[in-house]
Amino acid sequence: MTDHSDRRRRISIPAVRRLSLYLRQLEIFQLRNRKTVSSRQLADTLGLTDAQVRKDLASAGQFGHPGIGYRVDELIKSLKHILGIDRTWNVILIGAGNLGRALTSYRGFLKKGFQVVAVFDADPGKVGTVVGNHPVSAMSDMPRIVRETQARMAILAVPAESAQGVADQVIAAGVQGILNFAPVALTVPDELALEVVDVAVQMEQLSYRVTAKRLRPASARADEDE
Amino acid sequence: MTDHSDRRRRISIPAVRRLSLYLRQLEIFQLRNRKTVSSRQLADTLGLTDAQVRKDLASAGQFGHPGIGYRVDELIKSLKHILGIDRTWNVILIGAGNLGRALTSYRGFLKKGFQVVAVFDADPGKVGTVVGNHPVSAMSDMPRIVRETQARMAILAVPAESAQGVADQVIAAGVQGILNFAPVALTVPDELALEVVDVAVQMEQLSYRVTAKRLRPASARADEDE
DNA sequence: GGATGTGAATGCATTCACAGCA
DNA sequence: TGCTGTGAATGCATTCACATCC
Repeated sequence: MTDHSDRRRRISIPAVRRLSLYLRQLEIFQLRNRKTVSSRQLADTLGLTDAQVRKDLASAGQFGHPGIGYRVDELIKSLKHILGIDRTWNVILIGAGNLGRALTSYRGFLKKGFQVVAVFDADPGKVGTVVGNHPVSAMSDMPRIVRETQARMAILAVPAESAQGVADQVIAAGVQGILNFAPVALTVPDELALEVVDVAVQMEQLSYRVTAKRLRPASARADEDE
Repeated sequence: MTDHSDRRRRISIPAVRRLSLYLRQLEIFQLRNRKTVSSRQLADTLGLTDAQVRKDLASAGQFGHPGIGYRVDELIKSLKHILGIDRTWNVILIGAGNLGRALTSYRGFLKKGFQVVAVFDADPGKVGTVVGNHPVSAMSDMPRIVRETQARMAILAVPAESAQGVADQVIAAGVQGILNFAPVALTVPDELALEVVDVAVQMEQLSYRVTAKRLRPASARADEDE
């Protein structure tokens, strides 16, 4: 993997997260027909500092034009390539409950190139029903379907109790990345990419800050704008 | 409210986030009738180091018992108090779309003491329909309903285009914390608590790491286990 | 022995400040 | 002049290592 084709830059983890935010904001600027944007402008809309934006973007490549700023179209293209979303990803979804149904019909996924190609549920009563254009498949069909669709990512929208078992199956089926909505810490192999959403945890964070007016200054709020 | 009784400790932002994870894990241990737990055990299940756990918990108070560990029931109670969830919070939800419907019926909220007390939507066609036991209210009723229910937090499940406008209304109605699901950076006053969920952004993070096998070592994955 | 709490050391991310280029 | 890219400085979070207590 050391080949020189993609000169392997070291982009820090928080920086990669912000690259997604820059991209999101750039697409908004693009919609408004902005041609170029400065680090300062980008920073202001996202609640960051201009130095931060420049550091991040410079760590990902040489995209800026001194005296001009960053060309919107150009930077969008570069960021998409770096994030690996200059293509379509097939994704499977496990859990045909309320959340699962909401996620299959979420337009934002498709707009970003993530396509749900199959839905699974452990409940035999749900297998065969239709969720977001997809017939719900049995868990036992997962290895075959993952192979056929070449899906490399999975979204887990299952109860906490079954999440670890489902994760194990998903990984065994060959998936390399998991977005976990279940409120439980998963044990997964090192080489698997894992992202987590726990809405209850996030409500607790709000509770903490709202309680006793322990509100944080704006400067500290930037990093959570994910 | 309690002035001196709560000596105002300085808990770092990442530490507060992890407190929620400790609590979540402790409740699992409690369900299994564990009476005490060591920093090492807590750390292992969450993919952290034992020193990290001790630092975090010590920064929040003196909860441990040398030679014993932490008493599960005791620590759960303390963490709930610190996070401000030793009570019930009334929450309003804006956006009666797929996601909004899924969230109103999410049991995990109620289990943690967050109760959705009203649902709003800007679409007059949706006003009056029932979503998760609640009749959908018009946006114009928000100030009154927030006052009456004493809701201090809001969940935004609206399209990106309308999110800023909705946020402004929610804030004007007196809400102090917002959980934003819309894929856009909100501009809010410093004193407002803001948490963000952008599932597309998180899929992009998966894409980045799955692409070209740029997978991160396990040690670096801990901080995302939120 | 077993486990916490914590100062000291380390490592990392952010911010500063400025050289350099358009 | 305007704006980027980047070494240097700072600040913060994590890890280490050990004194302390049951």
